[in-house]
Amino acid sequence: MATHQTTIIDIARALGISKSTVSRALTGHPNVNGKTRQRILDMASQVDYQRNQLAISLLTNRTGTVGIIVPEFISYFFPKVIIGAQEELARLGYNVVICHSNESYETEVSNAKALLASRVDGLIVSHTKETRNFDHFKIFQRKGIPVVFFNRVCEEMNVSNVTVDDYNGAFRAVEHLIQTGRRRIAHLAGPDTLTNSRNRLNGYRDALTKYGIPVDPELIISYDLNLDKANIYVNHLLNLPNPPDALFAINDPTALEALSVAKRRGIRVPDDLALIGFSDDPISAVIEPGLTTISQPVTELGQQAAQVLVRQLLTKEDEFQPERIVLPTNLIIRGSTVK
Amino acid sequence: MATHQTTIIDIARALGISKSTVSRALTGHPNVNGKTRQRILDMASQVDYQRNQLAISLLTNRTGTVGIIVPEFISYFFPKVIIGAQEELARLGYNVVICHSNESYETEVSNAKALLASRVDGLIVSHTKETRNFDHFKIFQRKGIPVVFFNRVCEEMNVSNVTVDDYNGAFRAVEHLIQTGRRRIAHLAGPDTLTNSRNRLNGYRDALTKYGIPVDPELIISYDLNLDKANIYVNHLLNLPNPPDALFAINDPTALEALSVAKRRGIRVPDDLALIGFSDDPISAVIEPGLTTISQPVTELGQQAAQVLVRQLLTKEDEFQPERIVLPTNLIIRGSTVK
DNA sequence: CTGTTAGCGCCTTCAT
DNA sequence: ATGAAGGCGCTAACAG
Repeated sequence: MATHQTTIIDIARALGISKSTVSRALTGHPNVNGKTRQRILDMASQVDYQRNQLAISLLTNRTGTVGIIVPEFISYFFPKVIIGAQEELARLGYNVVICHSNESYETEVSNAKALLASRVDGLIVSHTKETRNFDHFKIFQRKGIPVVFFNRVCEEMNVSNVTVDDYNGAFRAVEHLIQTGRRRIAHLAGPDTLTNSRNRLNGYRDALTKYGIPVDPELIISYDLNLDKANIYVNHLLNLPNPPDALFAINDPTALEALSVAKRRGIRVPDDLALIGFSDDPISAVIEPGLTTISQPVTELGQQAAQVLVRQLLTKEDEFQPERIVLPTNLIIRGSTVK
Repeated sequence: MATHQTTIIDIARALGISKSTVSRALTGHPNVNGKTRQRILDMASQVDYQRNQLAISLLTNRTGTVGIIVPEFISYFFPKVIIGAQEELARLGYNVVICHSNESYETEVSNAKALLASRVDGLIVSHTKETRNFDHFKIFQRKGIPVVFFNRVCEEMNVSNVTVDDYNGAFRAVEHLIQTGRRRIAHLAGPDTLTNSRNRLNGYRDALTKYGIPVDPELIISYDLNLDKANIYVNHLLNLPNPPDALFAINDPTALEALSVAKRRGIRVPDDLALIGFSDDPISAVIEPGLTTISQPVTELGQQAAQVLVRQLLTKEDEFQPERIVLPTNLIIRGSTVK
């Protein structure tokens, strides 16, 4: 199917004037005769004229478009971040192109290349759990295209990033478990490729240490976030000779999986096993018992990422200072930890 | 921040050859000396050369990009459709730009204009609940840019669309209620701007009629899908002198809202009130009691929309025949209708 | 106030 | 096998 798009030349010809005048009228340049301008605008709307953004971007070397790469968007988290970022960017006059890496490093690299080819002005990204090599993002930096990481950040690049306080959230989660009488607290952690997994693990460790509870490596399992296999690890923990009386899971879906394993095994929650997640998934509020969790300001995460990026877009390259924004988390206590 | 992108001219100059040769080497044209080609490719990767898609699109009048407009993407539904469409389109060599109209007619119009300006090759769309005027989509048609509607379709345009069998799903939902002994079956419907709302309402009506149950207008409420207000309508129904013994809700979130109202009022589900939703939201499977609902092949919806669009992209304009694809729905029986 | 000209980066004839 | 020239649609000097 071929498309027939009207150009300013078509309009100019139809009106017997030059394309410059048409261009001026259409862009709101003051130096155009009132009547001429009206004739041009009328004709433009009559033929559904729509400026060719490709030509303008080619000329101005600026697309007004920001790319966003996320590893998934089935869970409520990334969609909400995207909406936050998008609303902010729209307000500031930017368009958004969303890419979905599907937790695949290869797809992420190809997303990055495509965004580079389409000449986005900036990039907001949360990388995949497979990503260990960040060369595809470093190209952006080298070309002077601002990159902002969120949620899962890249520590080896000197870029801005926006996160929540994963360390403190985990610390308070574990502290809450200790204060409600738990002593053998297990942690089902995420892969150590992810900064937020590492920070949550550190928060877990430090909370135990603060209260004089030894860190038992047997109670820490790191897994790849493949939810289908979470039950294996939960069962493994529950089968230990000296099983845990509490489990802090890397995220809510994992904790919910643990809850379902416990139910199946007839283990009472919270009596025999306390459960706590991270992220406050909508399901956590409606399930029985409710899941205690750490909530994070999701929409704000997106807004902040957008703002940081735009700030950088408006900064001269040699004045660039990376920003590190950390948003607060909040402990939400529900029935999975206390009666 | 200004970006310095390498061009084929930079490469040509550095190698002391013409840009034509560089272009040929980079696009895989056969008529290039093997050694020259290698030197060019080496240099290109050394300087992180990335072809400027804007220039190519301007030249070829083809962007290889498809726009998708959805009214929201918090619920699991639209993200899953998008993923289905995106995977299919990626497989076929197309990029995707996702726009979020946020159920606002105005935003939708501006999304459409932006996609037109960025010269997308095609459009996949589910319109907002406010949309009554489809002029912004008709422009695409007039310019020969294929449009495919899904989920919420436009009946006044001669375009392809992909939907699920809303009528039959609703019919079977109500039939199930009747067969389990219910007689006063209410319907909390969606706005009549949406084709799927209207089709579900028709399915509801026809099922009642088939079983000789009079359609009582008092039991049909149409609402704007603003979840915050769903409880008002549920309460209104439950306060009727002759209240319903079953409620068929336009979608799962609405049914879950009704469930929570029932719990608050001490109404037993399913004993006093049977509840049934539409869409099989993940929450419906985990809540107590489980929500009976109609499931739909969400990912396939996206895949089909993508396939229909690409088929049309490869068709000559005068041979275009709109396709109407209807995917099957499935009744999922859970505790909200039977013990 | 309006027209002419140049050029953004690339591909594609048309020559050589 | 390579180079030169033209043009996609547009904006921005530069002239008048």
